Amino acid sequence: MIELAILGLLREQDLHGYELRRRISDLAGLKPAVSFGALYPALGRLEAAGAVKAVESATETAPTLPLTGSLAGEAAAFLARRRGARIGPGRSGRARKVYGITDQGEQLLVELLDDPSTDERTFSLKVAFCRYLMPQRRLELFERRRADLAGRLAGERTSRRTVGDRLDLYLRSLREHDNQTIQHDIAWLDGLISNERAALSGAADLEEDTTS
Amino acid sequence: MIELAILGLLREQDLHGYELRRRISDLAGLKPAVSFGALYPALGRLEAAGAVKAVESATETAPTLPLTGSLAGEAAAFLARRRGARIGPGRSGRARKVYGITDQGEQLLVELLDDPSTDERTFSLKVAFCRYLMPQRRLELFERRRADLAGRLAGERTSRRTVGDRLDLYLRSLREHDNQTIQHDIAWLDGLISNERAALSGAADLEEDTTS
DNA sequence: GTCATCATGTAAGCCGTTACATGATTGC
DNA sequence: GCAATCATGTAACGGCTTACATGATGAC
Repeated sequence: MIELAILGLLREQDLHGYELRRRISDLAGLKPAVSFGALYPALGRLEAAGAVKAVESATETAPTLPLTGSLAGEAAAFLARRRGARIGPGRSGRARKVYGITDQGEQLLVELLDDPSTDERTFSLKVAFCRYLMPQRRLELFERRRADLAGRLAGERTSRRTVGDRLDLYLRSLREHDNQTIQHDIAWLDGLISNERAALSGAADLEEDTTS
Repeated sequence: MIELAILGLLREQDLHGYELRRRISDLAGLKPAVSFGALYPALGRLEAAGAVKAVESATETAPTLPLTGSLAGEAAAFLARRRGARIGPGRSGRARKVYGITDQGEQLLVELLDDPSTDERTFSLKVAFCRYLMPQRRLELFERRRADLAGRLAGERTSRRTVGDRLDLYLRSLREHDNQTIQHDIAWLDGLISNERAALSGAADLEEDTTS
């Protein structure tokens, strides 16, 4: 899960651990921010597996620097630039360690995105990086999720009906709200799915045009 | 978390582990069902802490039996009744172990419900059992959650605005959907909150009537 | 000179899952 | 007799959090 986030972010841009943490946190409104105790070991594992590697360039990561977001982020980036330039080669003391993704890492990212383990928390992350999937796989991702939610809705209906009326007020409200949320999610997915289908058939048409 | 679910369910009715598992699973549409490897040790801990205790009565748990829900549940309950009566005293081999909640357990349940640790998954459970809270505490539970969600919404707005336009399509769709979901949650909470306030002021009015 | 922030890491512990072991009962 | 379901437990392992250790830098 954390590997997915790391690879997804590094796929776009080289980053060091501290900055990765911030970006992971505001990726999907992740509440309590992933901890360093999880992040650094994960980076270590990925490096050992050859999915990421430390890159030397302080000048490659920082220069154009496309605005990190929060004010704190801006300040940090500014400082990082100044320090990064100075540290470059021949550093002293504790310095930033900038990671970049490797070809193997890109492959692993796609594998993780493709893996059909239906995990509530992971799905958001997969959507966040699904642009790195082939269109067909992306569509399947959405469809799997849709089926999963639809199934939960169906399960809800059959079970518990016998109790029906004499159910606690709060419990009833909770269930109804859950159902609404799931339906909202399904509607959203339906939008994504039809977009994907349109894109796919559009591509097919193009191909047909080219072929014919 | 699992303790909360156990105590909440036992508060209403004596149950054995296997049945507890089923009920926990369809409490809030919990997806992959809590595992035995978590459930039984948790029951053990709670028993050691004096929050629950094994009850002898096969006749107390089973008799009126207010319809468990799923078809499988019904069948199980039917069988349980038959077997339970037979096993009663002088059982042989592996038998059901029915647990009941103690006064200490009820106290612990309220403490767990009151504990203001803002945990996504736990909140649903707390709502499911919030009827066991004092009205004031229940209101506070809802308000804490509301504030939490509102804060997340605000955080989303300030961050990331600088990037604005040049943001991946899927990421943008995801963010928008998340925001809508949060707003939906907030609206739901607002309903619950105003209900609680009405109930509280209604009770105050009554008291005033009695006092004056 | 002290505090906040940036930055990297390690160790202990929590909470859960998966897999395993055991065994009774019922239906085919 | 064999598979499925009910029923209780243990052991190994996984992934993440908390807390700790270290150290540089800049702001007040």
